[in-house]
Amino acid sequence: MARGKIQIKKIENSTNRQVTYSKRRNGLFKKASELTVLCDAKVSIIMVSCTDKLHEYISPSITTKQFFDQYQKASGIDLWNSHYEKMQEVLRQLKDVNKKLRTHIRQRLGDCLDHLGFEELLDLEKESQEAVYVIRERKLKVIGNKLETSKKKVRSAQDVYKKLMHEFDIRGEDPQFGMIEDAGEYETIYGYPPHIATQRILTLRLQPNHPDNLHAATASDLTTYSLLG
Amino acid sequence: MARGKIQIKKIENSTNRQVTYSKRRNGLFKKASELTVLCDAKVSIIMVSCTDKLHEYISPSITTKQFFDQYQKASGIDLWNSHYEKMQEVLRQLKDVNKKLRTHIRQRLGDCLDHLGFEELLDLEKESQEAVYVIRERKLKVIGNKLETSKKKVRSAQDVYKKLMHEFDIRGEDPQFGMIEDAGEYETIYGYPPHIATQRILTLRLQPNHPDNLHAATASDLTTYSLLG
DNA sequence: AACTATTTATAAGA
DNA sequence: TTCTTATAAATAGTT
Repeated sequence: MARGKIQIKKIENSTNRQVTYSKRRNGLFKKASELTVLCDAKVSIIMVSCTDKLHEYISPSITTKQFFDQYQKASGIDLWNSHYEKMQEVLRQLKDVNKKLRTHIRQRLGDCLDHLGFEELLDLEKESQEAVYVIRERKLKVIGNKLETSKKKVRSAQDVYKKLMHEFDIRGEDPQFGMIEDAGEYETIYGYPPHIATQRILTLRLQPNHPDNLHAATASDLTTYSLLG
Repeated sequence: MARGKIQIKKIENSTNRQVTYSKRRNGLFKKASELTVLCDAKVSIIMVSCTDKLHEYISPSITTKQFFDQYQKASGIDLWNSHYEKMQEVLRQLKDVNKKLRTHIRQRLGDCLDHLGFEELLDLEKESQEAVYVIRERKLKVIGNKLETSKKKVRSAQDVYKKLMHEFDIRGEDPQFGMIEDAGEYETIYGYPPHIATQRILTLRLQPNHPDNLHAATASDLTTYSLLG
């Protein structure tokens, strides 16, 4: 536009392009600010150069966010609305599904049965009863497992006890201790019931008895560690 | 900038302002498009006039939405994210609730019981069994209602029958007909079983017997209408 | 970045 | 609104 007309097409020389970009950008921003003042308008210019640098002009008295909101409101143009509406649709559907699920649950709990037909009622009863059976079966299985575990624990505790008794017998052969017929004496001597007192003596030779919820075994462990530690 | 320099301040004459806005807007957009081409840049201009009209220039090869996305990314300024994230949070919560409801239902159906504790299992069994009772009760009530309805229908049909018989007795006193001991003759005469044949004769005096699902009553109605019509 | 010959934009009037 | 046109402003090419 000066010193010769130019064609409006991409400037191939990179430096030239950069310079022109800078000059014209300033020109554009100046025009925008003049327009803002002269016509009491609001202008937002956002530019991204081919080197991905971002420049912005925004009329004073407004933020880009405000501008954006206003733009949306005035234009009704689909900016984030496409996203937004999709989300709202998904939201609506989810709420719907949710409601149905709740109704379903309520019906299974025995509420809101009034609007069910006879056939539906029959099906629901059948399903629910079957569910009860399944649950009961599972419960019995769990009880069975608990029993099995308990048995093992008892057996394991018995084993420990037997070992202890065996050790005790060996000690009993030691003339230093002599044979003790009445376990009650230990209670007096050590201040513990006989079987725990026994453990306190003997666990020095035994490995801790891992991991177990039975009270006796736990007591044994604790005692063991306090002695070994 | 022509025919005299102007001060850059708000144009007070409304018409002038409008005209200048229009002219300069075109100028700005033209400059923007030249910049787009010359420098391979991307430009977005959004303008709002003092009369709240909105105009927009956007470089080809990009949408305003993409522009705002890019702007947001580059500037770190939150344009619509606050909205967006709120919705996503709601969405997440809904999905979560949904999932829990589904699990709930599955457990009530007897699936996925493996991770339930013993106490939970007991509660579930109890609840489910109670639900079955409620459902069964409801079912029985519905059956009861059906029975009651049926009874009424039967009773109503019987009433109709009695009335018919009564009418028949009156007719029987009429010498024109004479007493008929063997109902079988009617069958021969009219081609209908006796009670329906009787109805065909007598419904001329009876109101139609509304509305009823029993077969006899229905047949009666149909017959009535065909005779009356 | 500064200069400046030219082109472009545009204010005012029609 | 659009056209015209005198003039202000912008800017391409140069330094």
